[in-house]
Amino acid sequence: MQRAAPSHLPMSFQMTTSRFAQSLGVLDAELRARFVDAAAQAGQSGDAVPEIALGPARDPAHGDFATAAALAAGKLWKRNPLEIAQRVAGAGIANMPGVSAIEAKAPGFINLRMTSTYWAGVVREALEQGAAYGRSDALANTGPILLEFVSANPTGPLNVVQGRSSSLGATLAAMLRFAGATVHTETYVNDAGTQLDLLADSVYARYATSFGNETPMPEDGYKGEDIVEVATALRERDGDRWLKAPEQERRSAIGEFARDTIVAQQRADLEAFGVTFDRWTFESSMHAAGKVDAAVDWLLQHGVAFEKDGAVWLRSTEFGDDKDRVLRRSDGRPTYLAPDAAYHRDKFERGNRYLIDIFGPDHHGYVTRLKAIAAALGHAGMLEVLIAQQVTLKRGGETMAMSKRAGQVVTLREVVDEVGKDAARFFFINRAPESQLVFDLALAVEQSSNNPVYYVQYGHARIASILRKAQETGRVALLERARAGSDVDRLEHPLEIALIRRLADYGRTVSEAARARAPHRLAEYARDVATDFHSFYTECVVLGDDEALSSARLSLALASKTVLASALDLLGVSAPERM
RNA sequence: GCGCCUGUAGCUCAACUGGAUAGAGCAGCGGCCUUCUAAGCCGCAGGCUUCGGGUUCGAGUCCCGACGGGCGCGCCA
Repeated sequence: MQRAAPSHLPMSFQMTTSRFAQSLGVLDAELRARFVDAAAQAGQSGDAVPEIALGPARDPAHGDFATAAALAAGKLWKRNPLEIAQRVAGAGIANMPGVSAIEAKAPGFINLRMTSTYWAGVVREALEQGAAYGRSDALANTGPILLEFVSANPTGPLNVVQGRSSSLGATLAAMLRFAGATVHTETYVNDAGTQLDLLADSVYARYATSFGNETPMPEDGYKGEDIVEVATALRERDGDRWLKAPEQERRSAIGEFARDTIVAQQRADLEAFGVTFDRWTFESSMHAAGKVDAAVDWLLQHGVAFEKDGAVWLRSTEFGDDKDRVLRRSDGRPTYLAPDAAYHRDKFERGNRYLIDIFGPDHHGYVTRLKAIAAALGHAGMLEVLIAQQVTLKRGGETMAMSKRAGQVVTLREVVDEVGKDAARFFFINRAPESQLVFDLALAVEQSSNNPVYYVQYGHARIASILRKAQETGRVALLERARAGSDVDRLEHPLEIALIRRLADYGRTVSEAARARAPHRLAEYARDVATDFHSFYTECVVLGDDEALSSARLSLALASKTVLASALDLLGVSAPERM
């Protein structure tokens, strides 16, 4: 990864940087002003001007940047969009730094073409900002966001869907931060209630049986191999002391031990996967602090919960649910929903303005209920739930059936062991979250061009290789000039410009993808950068005889390396120096 | 039965929230290594976006209706 801009750069140099960083904003503002004029002309108020949303032109033949704002305005104002576009473009390129041409095109697009100086500035900006290049404050106004994901039961190893959720959550958090948002990540452990008792009893059955004291598993007990391992560890730690202990004491001690053991393993698996959390919250802690009762009482007091048939119900029908939901059973025990109400209330009370939860596909029926909770707590619309859809594993042609019942769940750990962290992270993130995902293990391990992970990493490694070559052949002065971006004005080859256009779009790509909760677009973008670089590399010799041209191309290679490393970092994939 | 997700090239998926000629990767076919990594590049072929209506200057995208796939609908967690 490139270092950030050295601090010894002269002030004027750094100001140049920010001018380029803001140049799109400048263009956006100028276009907006022209639209306001056009609105007045059409008898509309300035408020009726649509988003300009200047973005890269779809086809380079159209120009470098384009906006469809005139089309939107045409609809809004009931005017001919082309005429609006022509009026806006008719003012020419005055007050539009970096623009060489502006043009209106049917049915109402406005296209901008940029000067070569502008593109040179993009490369210089990337070199100066290094790892910070592409960062923005686009999402800085959202207030603190709490992103909860994985939230596994402490009853066994993490499965592949949780792997997908963790890729999604970790990358989304990184992207949101990159786009200026304040984000805290958190995971929740359901370590209370009947579930934990069942876990304790399952471990006890294995434990007792290992002493020759045949004990049947509970009916819905956890039958996985990992439970045997927990039992073995328990035996190693405590010997046979639990065989004769009273049931209550045994249950809580073994439950705690099992939870700690399994959670530690989950945490280790996640760390090996490059995923960490700012905080782990335990359901048991909500109970212990009295927050579960407090939440239910609060809901009762505020009239959004009521008592009926001896139970306490959430008035969820008032918040879009199709039926009311029980919070506290008639026997006094809370349902699953009550601690979740307490937990989400706690999240808000800790100062978070906006909550995002990522669930697995089996919990989407729970979404309405949870949103009802947020609304009942007085935070309507402040909870967003993303569903990480199902993952189907495939090895070559054969689909692997996964049955939770039979204990045949493929774990995240197994997948990571088989294909590696990088491939797993990339494959999980590579699809839209709401799309079901077919994960081909055979493809993911393949160390060949077929594998998109290697394709991107190879781009990075190739650039590193050029740098090594320059170093080894003693071209130190050249490296200096390249790092300073001294010759970037020499860049003009179509493939050079195509690559720069791509790099220029990095910040917008991250912020838009983060806003849309569509991190897969970043994976796609990384592939596009690699593609543009590989094309450039094949066609344009970097280390040639022309010193200035070599320096210019080396600058572009360095800038590309920076962006590739940055994108891979957000994706949780390593950026190797050689392959 | 009700709700959520989904249906796009042979396969796996995009399409930046209604914009320009629907794009990638695999698989298939044909080219490119005496020069910085061929884990690469260039080209060809492949589509009535499941089907039928509607909304409008414009629909893969929005609305209605079929049909197919996945998941969920407890005082379970």
